[in-house]
Amino acid sequence: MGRQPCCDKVGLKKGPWTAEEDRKLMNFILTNGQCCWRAVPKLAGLLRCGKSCRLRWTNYLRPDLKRGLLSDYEEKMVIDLHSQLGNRWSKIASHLPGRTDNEIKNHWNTHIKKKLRKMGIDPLTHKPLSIVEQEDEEPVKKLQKVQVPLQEPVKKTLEEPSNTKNMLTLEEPQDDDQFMAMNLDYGLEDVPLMDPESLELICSNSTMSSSTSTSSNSSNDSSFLKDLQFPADFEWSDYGNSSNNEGVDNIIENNMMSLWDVDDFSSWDLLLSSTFGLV
DNA sequence: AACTAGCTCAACCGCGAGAAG
DNA sequence: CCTTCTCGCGGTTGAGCTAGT
Repeated sequence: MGRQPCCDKVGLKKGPWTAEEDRKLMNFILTNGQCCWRAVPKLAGLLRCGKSCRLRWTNYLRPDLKRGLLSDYEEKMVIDLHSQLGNRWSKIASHLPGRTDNEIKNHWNTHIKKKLRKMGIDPLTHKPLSIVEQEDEEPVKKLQKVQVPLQEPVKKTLEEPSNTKNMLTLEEPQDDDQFMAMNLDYGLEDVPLMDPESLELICSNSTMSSSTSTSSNSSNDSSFLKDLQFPADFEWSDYGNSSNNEGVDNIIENNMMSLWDVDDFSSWDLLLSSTFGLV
């Protein structure tokens, strides 16, 4: 007969987390690792539901998280990925180490959207606004779907190879307007994205510097992290390759913090040309 | 100084997919 | 095979902050 409900919502605390709750959750995960979220609040002595604990951990407490504003380079990555994936924030986040889907989603809605509109680009379609407006005025043209086999190199970069979806679906217009016509309709597994090795290569070839915005903007609420001592048997299997007994600062610094702080992309030209074909 | 409007982002909500019983 | 649950995701909300008047 199924399982027990994840949490009976009676008597559970909601709203902002206190430093004490953070400490309890952090200590519990660091000691026991991530297991069954349903059991976490009970075992950690928290009056929260498992879902809330998971969210707090993934969006705020995880030691590999980068804090602060997204760098220019990260922003460009987000835009590029969004043009291919749409609002699949978790997929986008998986290509930006140390960033969460929530963070990227918020940044998109509050910063990038405006920025793109200001530049005359529709954040939804990634097309120039003038064209989007034209499209809105014209009656919607029916698009006819055709299937095109993926090129080999593209297939190799697929993040989650699928047996059934090795085809890119193109929407072919019924008129002659090439630009408006080509509307790539990627399947979730079909997007040709960089693999981690390629990303590493890019990072290692780029000028690395620790950005002031990412490394020093940590929230005061999480300052206790710096005092946390990691248990001797704790393994960072999911968060990097650091050896045991390292403090939070070292782990974050050695593995993640500066990975994406690439300062040598000062203009948007590269992005514009690669993503939108502009400039 | 007081009020208001706009902005930011942490947290919640509801849903779907897949797993478990 | 069906029901129930867990997990993860994307959309939305609202408290707190800031800038403008």
